[in-house]
Amino acid sequence: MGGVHRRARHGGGAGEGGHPQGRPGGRTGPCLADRRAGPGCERVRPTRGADPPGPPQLRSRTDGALPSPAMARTPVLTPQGEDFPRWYQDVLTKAELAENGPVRGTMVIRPYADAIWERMVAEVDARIKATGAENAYFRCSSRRATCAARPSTSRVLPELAVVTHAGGKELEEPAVVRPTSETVIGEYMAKWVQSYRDLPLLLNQWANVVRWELRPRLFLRTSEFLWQEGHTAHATAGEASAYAVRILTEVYRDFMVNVLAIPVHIGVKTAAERFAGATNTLACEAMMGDGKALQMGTSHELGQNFARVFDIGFLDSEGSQQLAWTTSWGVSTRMMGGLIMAHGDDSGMRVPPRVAEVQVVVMVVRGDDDGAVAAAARSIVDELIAAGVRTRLDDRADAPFGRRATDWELKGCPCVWSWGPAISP
RNA sequence: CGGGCUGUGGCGCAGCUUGGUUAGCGCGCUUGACUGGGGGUCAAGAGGUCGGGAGUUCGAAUCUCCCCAGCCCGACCA
Repeated sequence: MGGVHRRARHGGGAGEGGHPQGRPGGRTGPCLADRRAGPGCERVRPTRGADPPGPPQLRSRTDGALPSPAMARTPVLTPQGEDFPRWYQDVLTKAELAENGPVRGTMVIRPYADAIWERMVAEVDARIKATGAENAYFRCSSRRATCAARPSTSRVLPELAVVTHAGGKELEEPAVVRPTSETVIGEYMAKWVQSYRDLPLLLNQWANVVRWELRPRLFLRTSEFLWQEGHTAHATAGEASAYAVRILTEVYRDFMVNVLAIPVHIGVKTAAERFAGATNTLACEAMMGDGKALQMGTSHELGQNFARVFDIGFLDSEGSQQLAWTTSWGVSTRMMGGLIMAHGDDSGMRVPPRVAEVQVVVMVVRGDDDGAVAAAARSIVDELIAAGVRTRLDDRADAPFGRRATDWELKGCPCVWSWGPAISP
């Protein structure tokens, strides 16, 4: 019985369990590169011109058939159709992506996943800047009084983390660790916006935020996570609305579709689902491997609600005082969870080439006496790197081939290229 | 905040009902050999205050009480 509990430990929380749904069609291609080709990854086949120098008998595995197609592959992960939440947890662990921290709901992002996250950040950041927004950084704590001033709610929010002690004594006024920064940035917007000439004010910040979620799940809902939050102020409702839509389509959807290779649906949240204080909330929803949708990013029109509370006002060209119209929008490390669940299958994660830290792995299948195979493999690695392909050589001689092949498959490397001495038919 | 349950090497577990030699097993880890075309085989090893405290007892992982932490269901969820 203990086992049952243990197994379920990281399993799906409410609304996230079950719905077994197998994925159609296994990979049956005879070619390793094809078989692990991820989303948006074209088949990589060596051509004549790409043939590395070396003895003529050397052959890429991608050109031949596996010697034993019927070879049984022992499952490494819990199959998705059996228990999707557990499959997810298995992938996180075995692909060395992330693990739980000692404090409830906290997360440690391991290097392989962090490298992917960094590339996601770079892609999103470039798109944000292309809309004219600038990056800034604001403090991570705010005064409780400020937080309480938040529109539309004055109740105690249980997900807030509050700092009560610092400097060796109890604070007179406890500090709230930001769950989002509308209130903090609102104060500065009020100072920085005086004239219609100061608008639009387009700010973005990359930061961590803390929300003491009751049902944490790695990447999808953690107590602390990394994200980007944009905050803008505009002169008119129309401008604000248009900008919120622009962010959602030109930044978020474009990134998700063209970089992450995840189709998204843009939806409008109902009044009940809206961000508190928003007049309209738009979201990118993506379909996961278990047939459920995941909210991958949101963009809010805040009307004049926040401007009213924080007094973000300006003089227009006619000389009369006006209230600004604001927006806020964000995407987070949740996208990593979405990436895993949208593309992953029973063999592991699958990383789109544009965010893959390792795009191609050249595996030396087996050692050879004269070192010709290893030399040829190194040569092709050099060639690929010179061509701008992020390539890694896997020549670990002390690990069995199967172990290494499975490792890379779990990690979802877009292309695995195996090299070894030619074998007679 | 209600209801249920669990804490034993890095991870996952057995042992507890009925107290009794040196607390076991799988995975992982270390070393060596044989291997190597999808988590290979064999051998030898390292690693544990049994969540914490108190109590009962000749003797506690095991029984009793208190505390702590975590998990599941519900509620909640920017």
